[in-house]
Amino acid sequence: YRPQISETHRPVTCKLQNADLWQVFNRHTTEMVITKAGRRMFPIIEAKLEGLYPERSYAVVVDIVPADQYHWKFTGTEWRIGGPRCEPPMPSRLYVHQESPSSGLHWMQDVISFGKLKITNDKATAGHEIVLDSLHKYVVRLHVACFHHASDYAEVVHTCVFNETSFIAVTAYQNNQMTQLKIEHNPFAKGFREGSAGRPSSRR
Amino acid sequence: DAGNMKKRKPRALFTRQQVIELERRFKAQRYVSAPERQELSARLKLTETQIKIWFQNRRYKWKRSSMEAAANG
DNA sequence: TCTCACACCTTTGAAGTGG
DNA sequence: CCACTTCAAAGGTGTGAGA
Repeated sequence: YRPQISETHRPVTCKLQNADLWQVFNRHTTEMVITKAGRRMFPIIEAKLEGLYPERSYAVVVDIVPADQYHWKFTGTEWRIGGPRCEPPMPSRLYVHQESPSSGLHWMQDVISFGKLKITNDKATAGHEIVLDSLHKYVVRLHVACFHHASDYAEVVHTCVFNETSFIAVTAYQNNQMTQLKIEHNPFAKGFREGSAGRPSSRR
Repeated sequence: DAGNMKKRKPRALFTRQQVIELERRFKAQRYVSAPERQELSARLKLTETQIKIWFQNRRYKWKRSSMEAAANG
């Protein structure tokens, strides 16, 4: 494979499609629940890619890396640094999007959704969940890898960090505002919204 | 009790491997010919009608998701 | 801090019906 | 073939108890 001159003038760009929603959560310090069985993230990671070669084959991959060197604690009103990280973090497991490999055209023509990605605190899991440490802060990265001509090997062509997605992994929600945001926006939590049957809402 | 028997649709999902094979085929081509359908039927242990309906449903699902994507953005 | 069973929801998807 | 529907199973929510 020999890159052609035109390829160097074609920048790959990647944007977080639902950045508005992520920013709403980020404003209150996003928390993500991790369980032994694996838990989906909410908000979902939704990305839009541009600048790929329509006919070539790519894989789209996500990993979740530490956002800092600390562990965090909730004081009852806000998140604060609790101290330095005790153990060096495990390198993040790679989550390969289920439609990989696909053509550049396929990836570019609509939003790429990572709705089935799961995160866990079970370091011994054999599944495809990404393993995280509770009470540590992480950020989501997306990688685009291009397959070389009929080879099984792919070269990473682009990496981007979604700063809005930074979150603290928790085993149970700490900030009640965060809980309310999840309930308000996640369809699966509809049963806990005001006026729903399951919710013991304030009665007069 | 015995006279109240309603026909319950027993939901039988295809196995993981069956779906993986069907999806792989769909990714390559959205329509499957009669001979190809026979081959899949034998390999995946599904009836030819099930293969046919699966591709029909899968096409509709694909069309629907791309139409919803066009409605947004 | 963490885990687990609930109740309560949604989504899923093969099969049904008609065109 | 397509268009839509049917309708339980599968499975994702936060809860609140109990470690």
